[in-house]
Amino acid sequence: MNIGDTNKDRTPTLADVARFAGVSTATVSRCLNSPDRVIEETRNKVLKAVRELGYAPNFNARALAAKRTNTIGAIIPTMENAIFARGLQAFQEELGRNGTTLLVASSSYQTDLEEEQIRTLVSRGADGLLLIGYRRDPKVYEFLHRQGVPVVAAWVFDPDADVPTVGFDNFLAMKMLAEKVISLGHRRIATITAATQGNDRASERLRGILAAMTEAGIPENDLSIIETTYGIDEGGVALEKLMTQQIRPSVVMCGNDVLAVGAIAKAKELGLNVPADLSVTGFDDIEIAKISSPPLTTVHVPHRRMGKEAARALLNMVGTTGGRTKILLETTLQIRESLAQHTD
Amino acid sequence: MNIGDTNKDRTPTLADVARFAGVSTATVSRCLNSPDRVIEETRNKVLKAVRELGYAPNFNARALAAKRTNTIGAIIPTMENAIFARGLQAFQEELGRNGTTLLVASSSYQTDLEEEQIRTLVSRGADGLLLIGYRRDPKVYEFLHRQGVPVVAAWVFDPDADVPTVGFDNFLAMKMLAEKVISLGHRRIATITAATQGNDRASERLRGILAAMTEAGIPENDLSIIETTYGIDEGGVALEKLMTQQIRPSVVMCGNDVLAVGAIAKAKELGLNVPADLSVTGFDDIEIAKISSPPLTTVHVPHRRMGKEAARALLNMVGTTGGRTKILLETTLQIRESLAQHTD
DNA sequence: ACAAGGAATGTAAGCGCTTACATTATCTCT
DNA sequence: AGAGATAATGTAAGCGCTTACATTCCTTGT
Repeated sequence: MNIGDTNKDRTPTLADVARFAGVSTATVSRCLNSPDRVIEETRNKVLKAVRELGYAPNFNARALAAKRTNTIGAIIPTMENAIFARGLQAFQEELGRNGTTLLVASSSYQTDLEEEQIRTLVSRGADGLLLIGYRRDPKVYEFLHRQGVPVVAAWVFDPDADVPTVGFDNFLAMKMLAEKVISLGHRRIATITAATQGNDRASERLRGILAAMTEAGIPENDLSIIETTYGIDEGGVALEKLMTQQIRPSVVMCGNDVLAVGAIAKAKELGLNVPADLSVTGFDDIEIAKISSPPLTTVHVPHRRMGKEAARALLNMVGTTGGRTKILLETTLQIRESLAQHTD
Repeated sequence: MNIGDTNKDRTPTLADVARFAGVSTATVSRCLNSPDRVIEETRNKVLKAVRELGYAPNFNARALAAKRTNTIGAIIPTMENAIFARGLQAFQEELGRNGTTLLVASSSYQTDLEEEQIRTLVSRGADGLLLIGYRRDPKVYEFLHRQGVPVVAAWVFDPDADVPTVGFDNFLAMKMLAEKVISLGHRRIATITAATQGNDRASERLRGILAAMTEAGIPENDLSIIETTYGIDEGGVALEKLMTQQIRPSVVMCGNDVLAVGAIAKAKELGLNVPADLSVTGFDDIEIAKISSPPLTTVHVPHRRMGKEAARALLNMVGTTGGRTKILLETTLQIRESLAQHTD
């Protein structure tokens, strides 16, 4: 297999197409990338050759030569549930409209894994990166900056951040919900949250609850906190733990809808009536919030808009130095039946 | 910016590392790819240079030179719901164990988009591809074969397929469920399914229902069929349509759990008692099946095992010609409360 | 009819890496 | 101690593409 394989069976290259069409490789390249810089007759000849040979350009070679991939990477904490799905979908759609491809990786909420993914995406030549949340090792941003890869942090809003953020105020959003909860007479509050370590969304939300409590004169220590990984089952397990404590909460505020739905399911399993015996709240307002029974009181996040704005911001930054876009989106309380007045 | 920029500011390359460490580029490359082929002293020198310079290899250049990316692509119909999440997670984990990266794309259940994604993934240099379902334009498989990219079709089992399949018998699984349904006295059956056009999983499942009906002496025409896209809301809309028909079904068999959960929610909204007034079944047994109220009777699919086996099959095939693995996994009936005896 | 200018195409130098092959250093055995 | 084998490293030829620059071809104006 050395002499006979002049041309046979190998997947066709740009050069093959050029030879077949009787033009130079430069012309073929131009046909594919800026068709208007080539006269129609030639173009047809080339396109015919492309078809005939079943030619497919080698992306890696192209990226190497052009130093641009038209690809943007996104690293989300998880694909296992729908929290990021809608936002990412919108993100992708907006990129698509600009001829840019999306590369997704998921970090399983692990900092080190995320850093690895960042390196991977960068070395794959991503023209830009979407990250969830802002707080992370400054070295990460340094690295990205050195590599000249623009970043947008989404799902958070931070006017002081070094990179553009597109998101909402997690602290305020949760605080508003907590105020509502407290105004309904609840005093024994518990929360089920994702690990707050290295997760600014989670920790900001937690802060929101505490702030509302403080303002209402409820000691911060009264808040029972359970940290757990995201997941329906995990929400159930956490709730069970909460309900075996000395002082049982009258309301459980969950860090997201997935945990909340799990908590409700478990509560019912334990013979509790939601919301008569126990109120439950969520965060995000994803689809399951509506179909949960009882339907979930939660914070509505404009996922689609966030995804779209993030894409725009990123697209603007490609090839640019820096960029200071900060976009603050509004969240709204979505009151449904899982939260009720508390009466002792 | 022409004379001064000998070295400044550019992101470091292999050659920079080599120069810095005082060795050849080949040695640096070997340090990174097969460390044992290089003596420790040299290796340390090189690794130090790598660290010092903050060197990150250029993936595209590597792929171009090595003709191998250690990357496997997967194209799933949707990321919007959890149907594929668990399987894909397991797939990814197994790949990870082999130092292979996963690239995911989603086709939104559109054939043409899927074909585009296949081309993209191939031209990105994927060493192999995971596809959902087997039935598609033969040209696709021809293309893949010509490019020398191995494929595995998952979520289906087809002993006659030209490519390895790792999955279960959609027909039989649904037929068993339908038999159970019929044995409970149901005669007026309806189904909410994904578009069967170009979707072998959906059409096989539909065939399963019809086969069970025929065997039980129920005319096939009695089956009300609604095709819709996957989604909770869509399931609800479909159910509403079903319940305004002349003859109302006593059971709605849904093509998957997402549709089923949506149907249940809508049924309750319409004042129907599930399962007393209407039974509902799903398919997949994903998390929401359990927490639905009432909990969903469905077909349990061993998603994790499927993902893992698919990864193994694919890994085995990389660099090989063909491969004939066929793996049939068992599904089981997961009986819960959304399905009840029918009494007129 | 011819020069000037622009449009279309060609030439060839990389992009940053891997790897076959050549070279040099090191070890083993008699 | 020296030959021969083996290990470590170096040299340099690509991988398949893009693009600056050179060349050729066609307009257009006078």
